[in-house]
Amino acid sequence: MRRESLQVLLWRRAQEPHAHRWSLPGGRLRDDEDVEASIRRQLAEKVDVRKLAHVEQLAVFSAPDRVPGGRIVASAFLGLIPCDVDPEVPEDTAWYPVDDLPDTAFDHEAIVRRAQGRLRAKLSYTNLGFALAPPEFTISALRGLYSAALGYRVAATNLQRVLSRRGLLEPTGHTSPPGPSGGRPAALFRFTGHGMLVTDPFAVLRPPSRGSGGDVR
Amino acid sequence: MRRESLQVLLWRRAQEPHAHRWSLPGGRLRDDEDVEASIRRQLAEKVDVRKLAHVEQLAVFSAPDRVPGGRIVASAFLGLIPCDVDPEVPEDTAWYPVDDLPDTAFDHEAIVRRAQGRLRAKLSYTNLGFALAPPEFTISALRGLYSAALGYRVAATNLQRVLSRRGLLEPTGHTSPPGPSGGRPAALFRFTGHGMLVTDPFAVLRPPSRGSGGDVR
DNA sequence: CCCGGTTTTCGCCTTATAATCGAAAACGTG
DNA sequence: CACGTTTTCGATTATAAGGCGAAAACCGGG
Repeated sequence: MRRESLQVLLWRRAQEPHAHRWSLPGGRLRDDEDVEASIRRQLAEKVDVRKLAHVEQLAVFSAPDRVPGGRIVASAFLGLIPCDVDPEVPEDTAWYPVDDLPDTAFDHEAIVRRAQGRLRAKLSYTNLGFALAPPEFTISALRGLYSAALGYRVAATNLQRVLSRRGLLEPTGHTSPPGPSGGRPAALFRFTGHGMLVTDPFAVLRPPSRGSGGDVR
Repeated sequence: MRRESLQVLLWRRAQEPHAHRWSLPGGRLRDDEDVEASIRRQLAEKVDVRKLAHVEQLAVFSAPDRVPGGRIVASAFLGLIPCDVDPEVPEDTAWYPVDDLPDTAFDHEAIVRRAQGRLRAKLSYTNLGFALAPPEFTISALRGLYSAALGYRVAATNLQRVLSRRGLLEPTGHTSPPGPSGGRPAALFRFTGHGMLVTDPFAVLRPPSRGSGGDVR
């Protein structure tokens, strides 16, 4: 999240194929690392990895002709950085809004689309928001963040209650000073769960409540 | 689904490493195919691929030591076969209940666990059930299928209405003859959507209804 | 120091969807 | 033709999400 829009880190390729075009950070897998260790290592050369709040596998992209002149299979990841950090990036990299990408190398635009879809889906049924939010935030700030990432406006009132009913939100007790034009000072909140991804406290088609237990047929 | 339990096709390895142990079907990726084409080709040697109702990427397993004596990265898939087909399988393969696996080669048990979790999650918020169900089925049969796959009992009444409200279920007009002990004949249903996966008609934190449109901040 | 403007917060109400319960329908059997 | 069985359906309850407006808490300016 930069300047209220969802952005992605791109890197200008130096070598052929697709030299000078924008591509996602990445590189070859070494023999002594798994794919997640590899992407963290690749990323470390571009940006401070300690800023990464969340990393998860996305999908494998393996069309035989996705990279001209050689068979390359890509294992794509989704990685998130909180909106309050502004990492230094090298000269040959830049942030681009996901909705306004430049010409990208290979199938990297498709990968970004897939990542965007995954983020949208998980924002609404997990606590993945913690990976984009700062340690403390106001409900308004969180609303702006969710709105930008989801692509539609969400109501602050509802957002607060949905998240707190699920036990994902917790008031810190502090308040944020009001803006230049006045207004009531906003209470500060944080995500519970210590930065862990709370996967599914959710299930449509739930197990029966008054469980008579026993067999499952 | 075989004999009212969720089962997985395993293949007894002929060669080292891990010779004679049970493993998931698979093999090496060729230069002219993507990973999905590859798994379909590998599977064609074991079972009639036309029986496959659904195939989706699961995850990459890439720990450096997951296969002794050589670096192998696995792209795992989830594939589903309707419960009414009983495919012929070769001598060296067998079906095992996912909850009662034999000793498996490599990390294949972890892969099965991951697949089971994915199936459970998607059953409740997509129409993935069509991939396990026969073309026509009674609500009771569908209930048994869901119960076995989810691991807990679901109510037939509720299942029917949840699925039909989402527009996933459709009566065929036919009825099934009652069982040996009598009872009212059951109406037959089918899934709508022609075997396509209806992904997310679902989103907690929805877009506003009476959209005032406009900006998204 | 009062007053309008601004932003946040909170309670109440409406809507949407899922779960539960029980009665009625439709069948075989003795 | 009564009885047990299984399915089906309507009515009711429970739970969660969305909407709205009033009150709270701050600013700045007359």
